[in-house]
Amino acid sequence: MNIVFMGTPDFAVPCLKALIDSGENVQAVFTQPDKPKGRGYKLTPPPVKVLALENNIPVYQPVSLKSGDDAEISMKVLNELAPDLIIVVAYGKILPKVVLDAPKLYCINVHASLLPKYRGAGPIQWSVLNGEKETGITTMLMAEGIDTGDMLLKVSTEIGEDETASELHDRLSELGAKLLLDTIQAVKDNTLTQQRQDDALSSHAPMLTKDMCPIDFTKPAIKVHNHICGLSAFPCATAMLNGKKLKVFKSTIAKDLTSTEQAGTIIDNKKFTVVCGDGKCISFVEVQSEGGKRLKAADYLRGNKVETGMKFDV
RNA sequence: CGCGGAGUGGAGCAGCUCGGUAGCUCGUCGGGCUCAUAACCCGAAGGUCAUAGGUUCAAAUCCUGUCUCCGCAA
Repeated sequence: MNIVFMGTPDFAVPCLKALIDSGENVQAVFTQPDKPKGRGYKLTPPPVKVLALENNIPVYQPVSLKSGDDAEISMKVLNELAPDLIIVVAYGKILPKVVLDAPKLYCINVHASLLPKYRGAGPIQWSVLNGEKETGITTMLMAEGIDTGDMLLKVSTEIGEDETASELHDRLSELGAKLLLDTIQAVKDNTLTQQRQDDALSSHAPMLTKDMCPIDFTKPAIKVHNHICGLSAFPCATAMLNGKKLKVFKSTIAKDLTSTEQAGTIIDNKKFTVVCGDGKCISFVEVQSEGGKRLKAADYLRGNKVETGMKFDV
């Protein structure tokens, strides 16, 4: 089939790769413009662009699809290509109706949640943050609202106890690629069914921001744990120790361990165990100090003097 | 040229301000103790101190260039 792909970050890469590998004719890729990122503001191309160029697929990076020269050029391209499908995976822009109507058949989106829950830009992080036991992928026909279109196929997966958003992200991106191929197969077989979303059950999952980073040790251990997992690896939970910021990437609940020490107190400097608000404890598994590398807790503790009884700021 | 930190045996760090013996916590290997152990004791191996120059009688340490990694900010 003739397909135009729209996507930007790592999450979209497996989907595009699956389309290419399955022999679909990817006519063009739309992705966000290169942005200055990282140290020195190096201009960095989005991951999807890199993959597209490796496969000699034309790449378009309009600043806007709604108005301006870029929008006009984009529409001209879309009308000339006349794709059967437009596939959208984490593109990062809202598509105007003219774009949604451009393909001969459908405009299909791959979304990383079990809709109608967790509509929006941060479904993976929020499902971990809220301690969900299960999440998944939904494919849907795109509508004008944010992630409100009719649902096509779904696949669910369990969230592991200590699984981080970043680990879940990688699993879901692979699952998404598979479900995308299934969805396209259903289009070909003409077996596609559409199901409306029940707006009453919907919830919104906005992008995470940096002001959510500091860990609140006065909360129950399970909340602290979910917070760390949900924010890993970006923007990443942080804790202040001796005036220095420590990023916490992974943690685990210390089962059957309780303490009457004040919240934020380190009660085991071999396992990096910290007391939380409900007296239960969590152990940090992977941390990173300012200017340092990401380390296993044991490696960090070897070189940085952390004594039992020290407290994190709460 | 956005701001800043860092590269030291296999791992994580100290030493650099005030140049002159390579240090700490672990790991590895050998031995000992113990009913036993991730415990304890003794011993050993392992480093051109990122790299290229410069200053000096002498540089991990001071100066300059280069490479790599990281934090902030976007």
